[in-house]
Amino acid sequence: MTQGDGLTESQEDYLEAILAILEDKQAVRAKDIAKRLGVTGPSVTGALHVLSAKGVVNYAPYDVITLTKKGKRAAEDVARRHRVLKDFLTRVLGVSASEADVAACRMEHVLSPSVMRKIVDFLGFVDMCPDGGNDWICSVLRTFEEVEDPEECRRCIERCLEQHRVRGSDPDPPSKPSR
Amino acid sequence: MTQGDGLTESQEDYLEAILAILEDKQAVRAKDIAKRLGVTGPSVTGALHVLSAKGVVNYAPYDVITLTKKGKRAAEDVARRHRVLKDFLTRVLGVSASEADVAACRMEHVLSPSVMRKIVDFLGFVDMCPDGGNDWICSVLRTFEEVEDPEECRRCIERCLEQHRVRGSDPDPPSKPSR
DNA sequence: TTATAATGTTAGGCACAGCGAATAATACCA
DNA sequence: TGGTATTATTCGCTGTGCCTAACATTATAA
Repeated sequence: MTQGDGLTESQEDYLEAILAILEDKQAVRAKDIAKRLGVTGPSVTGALHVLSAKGVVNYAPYDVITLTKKGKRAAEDVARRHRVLKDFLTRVLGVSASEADVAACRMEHVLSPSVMRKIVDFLGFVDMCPDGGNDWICSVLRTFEEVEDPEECRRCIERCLEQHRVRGSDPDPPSKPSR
Repeated sequence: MTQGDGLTESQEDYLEAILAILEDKQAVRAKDIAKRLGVTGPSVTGALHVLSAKGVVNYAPYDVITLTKKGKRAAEDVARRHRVLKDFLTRVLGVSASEADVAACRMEHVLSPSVMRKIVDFLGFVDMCPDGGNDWICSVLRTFEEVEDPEECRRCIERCLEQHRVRGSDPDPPSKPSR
């Protein structure tokens, strides 16, 4: 058996790339995909054949490249995971944006839905913090390098806790940050 | 070029398995490796050939399997990453032990040293919390499911902050939890 | 409109990582 | 010691995913 339905990591990357390209150009050229993924033309053609066979990409030689409905859903899911992970890496762990992108790109393929959900939950908590969008717990990690104002940090968490307590009985499941 | 020096993900898995087996049996049999990794015998033999060529495993047909000094170092590094990630997943994100193991096994191959360091730092912070070993911020995530005692949670973080403030100027780099 | 540049595809090949079947070596027991 | 069971290896094959070189198509500009 070859691997019936699911997409391989590489295939998810192709879908993600196609979606991303669609987001700022109207058409997708094989060349763009190749550039974005750092592969050569033939690799793209090969992947498109497979993706087409899997029903996620509309493809015919020399024709325009589009995502099927199913493909769009899959691509958006990958992109969502990528965003969440990048968010988590930068905002919670204090990883730089560029490094977070690289890491998210790798992690997005290996984390189970349930672990992803935990991360989303965690971000939901962080978002309750008034300043969560920028710096959570004064970027906890930097603490270990140079703390400028631990006192402010402390106040920040206290505000956070206040919120937490207020919303404690909120029946809503963790809502995705709007971003 | 084939991939001169570094180890592939699969190869890291083999080293990790060998190390783990060595930790509770004195000898390593190909069969054990196969079982642990869920592969067949021939796959193990093949991998051992490659690992031997890379100078991380001492191997000759039908002979005992051991790690070279270099191989031991590499294996221990993988194992360390695994432990850190599992720790992080369970203690910070509240992932179950078994799921954390699976996820750590995948993540351990894809995170850069610098991201790993951020995670270690984060755990260092968590460890400052008196009850960090068990439940960090009352397992923040469960918060969203059922909070039993938000007030205790609040006190817990406050104690944590106190510690944080006290040690704020501590020059030590984050020390690994003893575990 | 036709030559040339840009783009895309096919063909053939390589490395990795696994598999099953057949075979070889070792271990153990009668 | 000889025979059987266990364990390990080799052989040949598969699938994925990439590559280069050669070729085909489409687009552009003279």
